[in-house]
Amino acid sequence: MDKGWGLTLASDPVSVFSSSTNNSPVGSFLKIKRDFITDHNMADSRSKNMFQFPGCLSAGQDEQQPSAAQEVDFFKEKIINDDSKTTSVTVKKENPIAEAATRNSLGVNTGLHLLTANTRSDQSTVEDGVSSDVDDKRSKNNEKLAQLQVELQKMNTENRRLKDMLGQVTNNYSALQMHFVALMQQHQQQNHGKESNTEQENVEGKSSEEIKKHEDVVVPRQFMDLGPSAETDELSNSSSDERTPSGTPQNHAEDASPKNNAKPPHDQEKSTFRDGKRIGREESPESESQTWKAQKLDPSAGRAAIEQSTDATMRKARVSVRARSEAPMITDGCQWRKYGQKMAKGNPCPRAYYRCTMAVGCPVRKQVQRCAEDRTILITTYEGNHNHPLPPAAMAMASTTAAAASMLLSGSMSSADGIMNPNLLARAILPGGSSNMATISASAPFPTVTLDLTQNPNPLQLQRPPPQFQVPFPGHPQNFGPVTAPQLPQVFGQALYNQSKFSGLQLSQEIGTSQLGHHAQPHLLHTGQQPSLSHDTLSAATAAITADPNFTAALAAAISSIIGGGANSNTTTTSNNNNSNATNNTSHRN
DNA sequence: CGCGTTTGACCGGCGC
DNA sequence: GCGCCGGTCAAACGCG
Repeated sequence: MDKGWGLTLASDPVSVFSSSTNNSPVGSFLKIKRDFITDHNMADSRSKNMFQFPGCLSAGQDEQQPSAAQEVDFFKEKIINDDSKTTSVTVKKENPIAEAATRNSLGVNTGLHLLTANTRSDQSTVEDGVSSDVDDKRSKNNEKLAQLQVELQKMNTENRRLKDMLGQVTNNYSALQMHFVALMQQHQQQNHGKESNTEQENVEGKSSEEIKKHEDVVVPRQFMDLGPSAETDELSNSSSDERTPSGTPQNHAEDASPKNNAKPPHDQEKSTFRDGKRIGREESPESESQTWKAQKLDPSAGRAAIEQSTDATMRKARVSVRARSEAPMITDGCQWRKYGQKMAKGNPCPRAYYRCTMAVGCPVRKQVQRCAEDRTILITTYEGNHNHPLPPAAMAMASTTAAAASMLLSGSMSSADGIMNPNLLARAILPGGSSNMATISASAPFPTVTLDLTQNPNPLQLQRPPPQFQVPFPGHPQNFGPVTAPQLPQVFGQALYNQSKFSGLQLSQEIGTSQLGHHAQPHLLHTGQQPSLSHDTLSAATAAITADPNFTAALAAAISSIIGGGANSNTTTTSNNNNSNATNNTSHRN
């Protein structure tokens, strides 16, 4: 029983989440239950507490109270008998079976079951007064057992109730937190609006201090968002990163609820890959399972489980970032290893495939390809969510892409036809609006959010993204609307949970007046092209980072500002990126 | 020698 | 069924 509860509670996000002081979620739960019990039932002797533990756990006090006296007497008597061993001696004379039964009865837990099993045999073979006493006790034990079972069920239901309540409280807290951060952000933007304007216009020639100013406004949201969720993401992966073609997200959301098995998600994923061909390539299951066991201790696992419902098929969706960069690959703070390169149809530039190597078995992959129309534009498509905390250097891009992904979720959930207001997306991704463009593509097979961070001086080019990354809606809304909720990519999922809350709030504020659901919406969705740079510092910083050829320095400056210290020492933060000549490589295949 | 990259081969999905 | 295509594997290779 203990094991079963332990598993259940461990798997339960809310219980885990609530155990702020207790390391064990079970412990916290039991503590709650114990207090509840104490209030109603535990006014008696300690011996009663000991032996009536299951019965005292009863949530249905009405039924329990009338018979409580008898039961207490019975157990008290039993305790006395056990101590004096008179009963066992008496029975021993009568029947060896009864003796065994009585011995078992000395135990607190197993005695009930065994007595129940042995009662009939005793009745058939022993029919004297002694056995009748034993039968009486056993019949009471049977009643007790039945009551215990009922109480167990009640406890389970109540447990679920409590967990639901905790989940709601947690959700509310997160939402409020995000709302608060958003408000703070707006407040700061208002205070520094003019400053930001002038600074953002000089983004190309920015200094690290200017970036700092930008980032200072962004910091609260990013880190309040990314901090806790960064740890949860790994657990959310357990159900989300599976790429099983036959995998049904809903099933995964329930099956995986628990992380009951220490099996890392990529194991599950891997098991579905080409008949296990991938096994052994980059991960050792043992070590990973250990890390995952350690991760399971994460108190924020509840959020991960909350995300599970939407996380199941995340890897199918993508977030694409268009950035103007001369570098072969955007330095986003993560470590990547190239595992393939292919020629993509319709683009003379090869597409490079990268896999995140910051953690063993991290399922995140990205594709890097130069835009066919403008070779200076680098298109990076992220897929999957990290199963490890991200370094600060990765937060800028992560938060941006996560916001896009979260907005995709929010919009798809709220929009009947899956077409969302581009302004909403823009505001979610880049609050306050900006000249950046966000597009959504529901083209099969993956819904894709495209963030255009090119800051192209030629506005026309902003409106002419490469078709392969910004495919318009196929004209089949059902392909997008109903299914995109579970298909939120959760790219860089560390930031997603809270950001989804945040963007969800934004969306909820907008739905009433937005154009969600307009079927006449243009297929190609993009943000309003505000000519004037916004006050949003995140967009400015992100654009600056991605647009600056000297990417590392810009990112380092931005990150240092986020961290709030060590501004000059961050070049090493991004120096470990394995920027290969991905797209410049001329080795074309196929 | 270890690690990362290169690159030909392979696989599965999809359309015809 | 066949071919195309995107994606991945894994041996070979190069580099430090």
